[in-house]
Amino acid sequence: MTEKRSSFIETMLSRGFMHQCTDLDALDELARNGTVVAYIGFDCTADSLHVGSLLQIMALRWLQQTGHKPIVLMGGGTTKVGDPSGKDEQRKLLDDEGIARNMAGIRRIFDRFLSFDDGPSGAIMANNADWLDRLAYIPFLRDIGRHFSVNRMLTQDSVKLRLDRDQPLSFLEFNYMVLQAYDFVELGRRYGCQLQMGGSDQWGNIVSGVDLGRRVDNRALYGLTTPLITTASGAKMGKTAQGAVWLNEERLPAFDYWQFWRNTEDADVGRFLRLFTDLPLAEIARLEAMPGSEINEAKKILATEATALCHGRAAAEAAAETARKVFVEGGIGGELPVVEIARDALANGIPAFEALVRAGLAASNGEARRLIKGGGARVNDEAFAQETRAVSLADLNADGIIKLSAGKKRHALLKAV
RNA sequence: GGAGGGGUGGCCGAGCGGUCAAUGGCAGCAGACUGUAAAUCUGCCGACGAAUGUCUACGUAGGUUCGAAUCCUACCCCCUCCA
Repeated sequence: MTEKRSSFIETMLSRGFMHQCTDLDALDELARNGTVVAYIGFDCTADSLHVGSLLQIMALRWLQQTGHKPIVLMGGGTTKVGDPSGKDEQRKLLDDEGIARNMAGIRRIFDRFLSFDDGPSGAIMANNADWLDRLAYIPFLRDIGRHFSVNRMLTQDSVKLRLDRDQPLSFLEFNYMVLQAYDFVELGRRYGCQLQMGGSDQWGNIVSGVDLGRRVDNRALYGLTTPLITTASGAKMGKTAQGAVWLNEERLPAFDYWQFWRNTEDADVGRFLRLFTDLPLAEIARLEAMPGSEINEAKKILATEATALCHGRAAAEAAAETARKVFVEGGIGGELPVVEIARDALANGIPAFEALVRAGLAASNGEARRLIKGGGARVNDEAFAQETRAVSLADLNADGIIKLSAGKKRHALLKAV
């Protein structure tokens, strides 16, 4: 291919989203000559998505930014089946009510990243329960099932892994890939969808859909997968002290989200800027070239840009400002979590370990005690070793606030009321 | 349905009558060094308690025993082979 690539494919390649594609040149051609309708499926196993899905979300975002039409497919139907990919054990089955609740939560996240307008590239939100729930078993088997070879299904990684490890795989889960393949066909019929994207672990399922589309509808479908993102030291991305890095404010405050990105490893800064921000590549090249500790400036930009996409510019700026106050000045910032405590209780003094638990900095009294004994606890930035040290009115600052810290990075404020 | 194997702390995985709140690894938390990085080193890592300590835990329910994660019985779940 000597012709100039479509901006969509060009972006996917240059920003690091491309892992595998069923037919890159043909897809490129398609994107150059018209609007590509593409989808990514998301299961509704929780009421939010976490950074693990962010790459997929950004892929849809770029698709839209380059003039194409994204479909967000909610797995209202497939969630009832459970994807065996990457799971050692069968997932707990969710009921309709739980799935509906989760879908509502996830929907809100996409409002930030995509534009659901009526234009030619306006995003669509679909739910595969709309067609999967109504499938008639025998007709489905005859029309769709006959195109699947069990022999080949058994060689799929998702299935093979379970079998090799002597772990159970129910017939229900075994059907997952059939249903996902059918989703692709159904979206092709309904919306003219020709491309499915997904993580690299979805390759098998995606290819099944491409094959199925050709067989039942004689339609050319394409698949594109994104690489599995790990940190430079090999860890899976998206875990922090508190657990998964969620994308909604209720589960993970914007400040903590900002902190997550701020703590990116040096070696990941450039890659993450390309994947998780909209910054131009030239600018990113400049940032990632920063030597030594100057790279911290690039991390701050990464944090602010990534947070702005997910929580809005204002929240991102506020998080950055709090971080500056807390880490540079060693003071107090507005975005730190605040826990209210009765003035009367403080008058009597409460033990420091209990204060730490109340502030959410320790899960149990024992944990708080250990933290203190280990020298990691501070009241108003003063370290102390006596776990029964009382926190009292005397510790209040002029604004009636006490700053508690567990280590250098975790802080909370107690406010007397 | 039959035969055999197995279910241990967030995960993996030892232990197979007392010295077991249970070896080890991973993950996690804190400290040191730094740059809110990585790597490295150190400490911690069931709950409650100021504490000798108390409680809860080795699939579930009983039992044997001075004493059980360890032995017995029943049940549940998983795996393999046979039908």
